[in-house]
Amino acid sequence: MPEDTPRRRLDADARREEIVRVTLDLAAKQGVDDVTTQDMAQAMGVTQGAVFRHFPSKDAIWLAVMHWVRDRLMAVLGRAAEQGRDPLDALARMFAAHIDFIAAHPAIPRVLTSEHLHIRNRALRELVTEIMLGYEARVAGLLEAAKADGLARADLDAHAAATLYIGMIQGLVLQASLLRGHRTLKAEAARTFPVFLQAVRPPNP
Amino acid sequence: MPEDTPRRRLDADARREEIVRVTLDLAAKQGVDDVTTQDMAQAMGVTQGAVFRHFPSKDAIWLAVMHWVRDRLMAVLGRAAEQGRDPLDALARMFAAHIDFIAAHPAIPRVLTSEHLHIRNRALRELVTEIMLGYEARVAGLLEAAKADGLARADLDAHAAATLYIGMIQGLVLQASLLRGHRTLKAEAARTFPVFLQAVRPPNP
DNA sequence: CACCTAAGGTAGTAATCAGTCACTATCTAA
DNA sequence: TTAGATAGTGACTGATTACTACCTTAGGTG
Repeated sequence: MPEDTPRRRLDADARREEIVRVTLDLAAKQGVDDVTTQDMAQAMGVTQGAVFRHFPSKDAIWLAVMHWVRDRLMAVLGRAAEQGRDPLDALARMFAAHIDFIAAHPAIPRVLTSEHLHIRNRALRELVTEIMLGYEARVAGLLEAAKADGLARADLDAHAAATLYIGMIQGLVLQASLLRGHRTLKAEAARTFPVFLQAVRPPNP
Repeated sequence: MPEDTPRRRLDADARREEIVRVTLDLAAKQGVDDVTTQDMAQAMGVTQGAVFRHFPSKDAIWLAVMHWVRDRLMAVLGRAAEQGRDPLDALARMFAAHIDFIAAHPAIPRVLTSEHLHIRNRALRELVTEIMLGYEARVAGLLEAAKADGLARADLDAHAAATLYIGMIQGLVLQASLLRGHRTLKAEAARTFPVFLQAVRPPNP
């Protein structure tokens, strides 16, 4: 058989995975809310109707994308955190891993925060809420552990600090996307995280 | 003539203002990216075609909305800041004023961060960038002034801290919108700002 | 009152989109 | 080899959308 012939037919599982992949790619290129099923099909080299053999609706595609994001993100964050020597080191590694993950998949924060997707699709909004609350709880847990170890100020409001942490990432993403080119996500992130740490660290060295 | 007949005809200036107003209202109710010109017309009690007598395109409407947002927001922030007794007090008042403003006009942060609006409409994106950079410069300026007064740590990276400040607001908005009802914007804001302040304050009281 | 300007109404258009369906091509297993 | 299963095609639909052209009428001015 000829080896260079591109395989068109994929089994349903592989095709579903590819749809999720190209959807994220297209979202990064042209914006989350401007990805059409026609775009997806074209990016895969099939016709538009074929997309609906594998998903019953476009909402279902976004839900699958969100599951993919949750699974990957949580795995990346977990792996980074468990290499930390202490809770604050774990937090720093988690932050760096998250920034790297976003740099590799720029559409992810947009998918998580796109109100257009949340509004009618309740399942999607609940999944986002689960991701956010889980993330916040993880950060707050690390901060509580840091308090117990004397690495964080005793009077720190861990919940509020976790909110600040998540907002920091959002702010960095927005800046990087508006000032594309002028400021890089990684450089700004490296400057901003130490400021956040100052809010956490105890007053007496 | 019957008195209960609502006045329909408005002069062009008043109609343009009303279009901006209802557009922001509708964006808060049904999402920025789901406001149609038909919705706007219906909210004003006119037909859809009438909208295009006052704006040449929908993009032009969003641009007018963004100008409205910039003018109002800057006025609110400026008024709040100039009442501060010192730079950090000014920052705290500015933050509180911003949170109040968002609570009164929930669509505003969504309009500022909607990528769907930024993507093709370059003028809009540039206006958002101007607002963001201006805001960041204002915050950084207050922080530099605080450093000069000994109210902030001498080694503070004012630019990075301003990024953190803006991210804090974004994070609070996202939380409030996802957990609508469970957490209120003002309460969470009141808890989170003191944590941010700890990142700024000098180590020795 | 008569006239004119500008705001609004009516009734479209072309484009785009998600989703459908009957049919075909390709793969696999007996 | 053949029969069933399934991935993909192509043509379509109905709904929605921003935007337009032409007409009507309100309302102020001389």
